[in-house]
Amino acid sequence: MNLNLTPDAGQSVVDNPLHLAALYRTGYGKRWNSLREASKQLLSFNMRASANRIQQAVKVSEFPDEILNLFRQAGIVNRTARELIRAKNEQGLDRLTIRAGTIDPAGKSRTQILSLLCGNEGAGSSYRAYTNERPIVLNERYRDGLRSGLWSSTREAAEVMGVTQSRIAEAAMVAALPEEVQALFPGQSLTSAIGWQLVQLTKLRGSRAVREVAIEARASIPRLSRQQLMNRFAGLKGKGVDVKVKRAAGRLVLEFHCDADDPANETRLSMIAMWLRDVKPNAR
DNA sequence: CCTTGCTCGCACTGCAGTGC
DNA sequence: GCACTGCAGTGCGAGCAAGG
Repeated sequence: MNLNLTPDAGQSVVDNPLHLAALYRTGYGKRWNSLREASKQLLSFNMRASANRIQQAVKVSEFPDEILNLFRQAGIVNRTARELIRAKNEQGLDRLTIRAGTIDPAGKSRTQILSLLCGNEGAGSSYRAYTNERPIVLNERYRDGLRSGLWSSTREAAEVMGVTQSRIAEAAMVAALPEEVQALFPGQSLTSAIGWQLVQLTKLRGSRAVREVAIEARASIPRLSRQQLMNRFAGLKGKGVDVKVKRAAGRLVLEFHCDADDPANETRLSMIAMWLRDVKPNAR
């Protein structure tokens, strides 16, 4: 495994304990000689993985194939690694390996497989699927199904896809954001939460305005952080400024947090308040 | 170095409300 | 009836920190 990774690819590596363990072994003795060193070095590749997390990844990667193969489809995340280590400590690896041989992983989530492997009673009874599917991907699936005639409405799609109708509707709204805005959130970084905030801000400011902000932000060097981007969309450029969109008592609330000691902030906020009073939000 | 309790952000559900 | 919207509640996943 080479270490020439893009930021997005690097993030997917550290999210998978088995990949992370392989990466750690690859660099051991060359780029680092301890878990702490590895953690520091990986950060320079834009991969956040604490020494603690690497250590758990290495441990779980040493589990027998009988156990690891159970998660081939469902995948292993860092929490899974932690729970596997706990189960091993409490019950012993032999017992887990024997139990692994009796489990059919087909169609089961990692949570369900883990519960069965650990011998927890009632596994899956309160199961809830967490697909972590980003809104753009979800919307693509929905559109594909529409085109191929798998379903003809969001209700039918929700039943077949195993998600709620509201998620599909929300994903469609996020996918309808201007291309320039979406392009600022490459890979899997456009989450439901961010997407929802962007949808609200677009309603507030209009798609033309947010498109202009997006084009300007894209040209910005150094690249803006996620929070800085959201601040730009909300109309703020200053440092130490935090902006959030919330729902409260049936209303949308735009929440600003900034340094009260900076007199320029008061002027900025007054101007924004004046501007907002003149804005007529688009009907939903 | 290893393990684990705690905390927080986010993804997701379920359901009620609204409009066409 | 259907699509869409709004929101409270629940649980997952990850980071931090402390103790062994």
